[in-house]
Amino acid sequence: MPQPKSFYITTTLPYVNSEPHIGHAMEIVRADAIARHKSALGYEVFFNTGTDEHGLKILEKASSLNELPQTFVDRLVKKYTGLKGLLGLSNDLHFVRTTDPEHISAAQEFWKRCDTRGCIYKKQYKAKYCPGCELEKTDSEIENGHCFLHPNIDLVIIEEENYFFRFSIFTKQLLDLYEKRPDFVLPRFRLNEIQAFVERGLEDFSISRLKSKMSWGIPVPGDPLHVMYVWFDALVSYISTLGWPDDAKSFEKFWQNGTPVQYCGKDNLRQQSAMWQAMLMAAGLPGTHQIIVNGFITGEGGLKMSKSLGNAVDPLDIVKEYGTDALRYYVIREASPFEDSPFSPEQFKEAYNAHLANGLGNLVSRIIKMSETNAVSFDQAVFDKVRQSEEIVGLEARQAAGFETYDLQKAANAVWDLIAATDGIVEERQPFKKIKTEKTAAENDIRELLARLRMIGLMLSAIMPETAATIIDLIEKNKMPASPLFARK
RNA sequence: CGCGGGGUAGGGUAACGGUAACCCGUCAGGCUCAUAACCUGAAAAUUGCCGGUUCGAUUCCGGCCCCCGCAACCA
Repeated sequence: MPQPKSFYITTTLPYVNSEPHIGHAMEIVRADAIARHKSALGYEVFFNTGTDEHGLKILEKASSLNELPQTFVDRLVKKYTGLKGLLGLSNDLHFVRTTDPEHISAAQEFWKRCDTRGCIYKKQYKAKYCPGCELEKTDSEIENGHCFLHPNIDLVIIEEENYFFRFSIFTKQLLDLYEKRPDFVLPRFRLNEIQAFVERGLEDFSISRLKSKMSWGIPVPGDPLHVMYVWFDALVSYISTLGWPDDAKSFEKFWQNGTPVQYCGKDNLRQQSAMWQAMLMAAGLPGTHQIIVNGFITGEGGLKMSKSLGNAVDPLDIVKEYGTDALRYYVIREASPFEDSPFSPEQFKEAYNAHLANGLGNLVSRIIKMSETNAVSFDQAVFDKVRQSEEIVGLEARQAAGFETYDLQKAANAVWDLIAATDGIVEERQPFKKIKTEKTAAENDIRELLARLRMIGLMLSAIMPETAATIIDLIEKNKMPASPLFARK
């Protein structure tokens, strides 16, 4: 028997300085759907998510709450581990925290490898410091040589020694990668974007912070005065979760031979498709196979969700009102696979009523009611025949193509096309009426409808696993559900 | 001239060199198995603006306007 093929997929690790919003939920649910689909195809799947827990913002947030950073992140991480149940994620989900001891030692080992290969060096780093804010400012926060908040206070240039990563020497290698692998980043326009960015030339970037100024980070090996810059450590989590460097077998199976896929938001393009790839090159490790870049779910006024704007949507609120699978449905089929998508509670409700209550839920009710009342049960032979029909073969192919290209909307559309066509069959053949005059023909119709319903269940299993299981179970028991699958709201 | 995306019926999206499709909403009809659900049909868009290429442009090219994201610590 051949070894099962392996597959690796990870989300970006959310930064735990605030609570999860629907954008995080979207990314994790999509990765979960892909993971489930690959599993169903027989792959051995490693599905990873986790939390990014170091850095200045967390340190600041914790100290503003008078908490130790570790206490703070231990508290916040529960919001993220809780997503597993809330979003109906696969049981064998791996969850890595960047404060895990295994991750910390992996990040240090990764640093050492980059260092011994000559890709890390120390240099004077000039920072612009605003005495008014008592903070260092980035160029984007500066206008006319002053920070926005204190236009009358002069910035002070402070110098400190930092470690730098030789990003610039990987320009050619990165461009070669983009050239050779046009599907390395999906969608294509994101590949173009990163390619254009790298073509403009790369600058080495700082990968450490003085511990005396920012203590909440992983110690730099061999230098007690510095901790790692949070991105350097966080990206390593994609392989530390596999047990790298100790577990060579797992690394080989899932990273080297598992076509590792990283899901991320559009704001993470550079870190994942350029910085991390260069870091892997520096450490002498194989690169990522593919990076899938989501758009944003935008809030009120088409703006990016953020706490400061107060337009963040908590997935918990949605799940409480509509259920896990309704949320999964929304982020998979209603939100655009690659572009930004607007969100509003009204819109969610509309989509829920139209496609889950009236569409899927109602179809389940009408078919099961007919089969229960007339005691017609599921027939495997009829199912096999239906599944081989041109219509279903075509729909399954469309769904598979959707999954392959990470266009989950397309994958889900195949199911809703089947739902619509099945509603059409009920209307056209009217077995509920025919049963009085042509019993056998009507019974055959109902068997076919049951087969189609089961097919719908099957095609939903990666997208809405709980609902899929319920549908298959209802067919098995041939009994109307006690309450509607998706009650109208 | 920093980079990228977008501007299509009332709202949300799709398509893509050949008379603009889908969902919600609205209106009319049908059906009664079903969650006032389902099916059929209708009204509704000079595809942001200007110019060019073409027999033909929403689609390709150029310019402009507007919105959004990124600009090395927000999925």
